Amino acid sequence: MKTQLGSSNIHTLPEAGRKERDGSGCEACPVRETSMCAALSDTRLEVLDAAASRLSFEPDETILFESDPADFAFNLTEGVARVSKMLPDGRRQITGFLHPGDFLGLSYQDCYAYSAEAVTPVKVCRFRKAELNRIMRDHPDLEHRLLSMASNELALAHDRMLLLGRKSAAEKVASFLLSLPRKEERIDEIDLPMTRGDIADYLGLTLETVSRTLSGFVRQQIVRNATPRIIVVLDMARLSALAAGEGR
Amino acid sequence: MKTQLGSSNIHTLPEAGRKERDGSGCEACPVRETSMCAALSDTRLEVLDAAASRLSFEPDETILFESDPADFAFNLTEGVARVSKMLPDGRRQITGFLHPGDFLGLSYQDCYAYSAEAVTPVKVCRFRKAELNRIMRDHPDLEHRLLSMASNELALAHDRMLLLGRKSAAEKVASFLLSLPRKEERIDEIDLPMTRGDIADYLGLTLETVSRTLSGFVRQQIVRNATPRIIVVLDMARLSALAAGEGR
DNA sequence: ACATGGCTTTGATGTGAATCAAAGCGTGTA
DNA sequence: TACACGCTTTGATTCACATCAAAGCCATGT
Repeated sequence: MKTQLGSSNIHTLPEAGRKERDGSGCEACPVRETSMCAALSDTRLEVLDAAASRLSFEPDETILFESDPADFAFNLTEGVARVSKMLPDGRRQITGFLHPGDFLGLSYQDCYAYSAEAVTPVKVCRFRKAELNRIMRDHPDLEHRLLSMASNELALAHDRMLLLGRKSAAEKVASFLLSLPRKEERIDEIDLPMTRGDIADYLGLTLETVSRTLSGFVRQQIVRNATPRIIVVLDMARLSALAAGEGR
Repeated sequence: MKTQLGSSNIHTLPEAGRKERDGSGCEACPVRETSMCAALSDTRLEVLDAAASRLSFEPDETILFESDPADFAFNLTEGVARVSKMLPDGRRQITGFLHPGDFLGLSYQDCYAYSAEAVTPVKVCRFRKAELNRIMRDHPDLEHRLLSMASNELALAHDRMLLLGRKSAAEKVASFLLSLPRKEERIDEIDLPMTRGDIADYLGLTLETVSRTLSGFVRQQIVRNATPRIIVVLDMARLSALAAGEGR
């Protein structure tokens, strides 16, 4: 809302995200099996490996900026990022939170149609689009993988439209909580690395409504607040029903 | 809302859309240059041609139904269709209106995640997914084309999220009017083949609000009503500003 | 220990759009 | 010509969520 124009370009210059050369190839990559890279065998992966720059971003740093030339695509390997679009008067819609393995920057337009910023410390693999396209031509498996990832994203986007257009505040918050990745060991613990304001801009609400709705869930014993950032689910059935729109 | 479960299956059986065999191959297809088919040369197109069934649907007939097995993909060649998702209690979100050249049914899931119905009389090319996948393997250009179409759709989906989450009723209706295809000869005439209820379910509003908002535009001389179905734009600048969120 | 600043929670009030209700308006049909 | 049915428009009222405002609650640094 303030960093919109002034500081946009510096963030997308190569210097912004600090480069890392610490032996971080694809072998030990945490998203080797879940990102687009899963389409390629170890030997073929070397081509991608050679094309990738590894970058890091601190919280709130801009990874890419709406209306900047769309020269790069990214693969998120660590951390959480938010993708957002703005209206001229500053209203913001977060169109997605990215987690490790997610792809960013697909699009055949000249300029990015959205911005992306780090929520937590983030690491990415960055590719020049031109190069990525060349690699795809040689490796149709990769293109196939990206198409299937894109079609999954499209399905999620449709779910999000249903949420934004037709769900109540409580249903939105419940859906959001359940959409976040959880650790298998602690399947009832939900980590909210983003602020209430971020959540609000994702759900088409205000931060006060998000906070009040969460307080309501606590009062109804649906969840418990370990800290403002960690939510523990107490009544998964009720939460799921709410998310599905079977609440009231 | 009523036809939801009962009549779902019959609509997706081959009989539902009447088959047409009237010499309608790809040569004279109105969307030859705009749909996914544009990726293939005339000679290579024969493979697609052979794999396609041509079907017709009357207004309100179901083209495909949420939760039915996703065996087919479609290419819309004529008419307008709506794609929608429902909540268990009947609330509906229309996630898109399809126009000639649009592709329907991309997705690597077992079941459709949404329904699609004809708004006007519709013609489609229907493909078995398995067959389409085989053709894509032989013709990477086709897969590339689909990826680029999917990424465009994804960009539109993000715009729609901004609209649903952050725009006012007036801004939503203005955006909607300008998103509809117009004829070059009559660039200020907008055809609304769908009902106010459909528009409302697309914009996350009620039909009364849509109607009132349009009446407001008429009162402000932004548009004129030729018929309830045909809207004439009188002040394009004002309408565009509203759509962009520079309204008030 | 104590300020500082950012985030979150809670409270009081306001409002845009939803809901409830009733006319208009056209088109097709008897 | 008249009736009926489906869609649209308009009006009165309500309500869910936004807005405005003020504490609370940690962290962090001094």
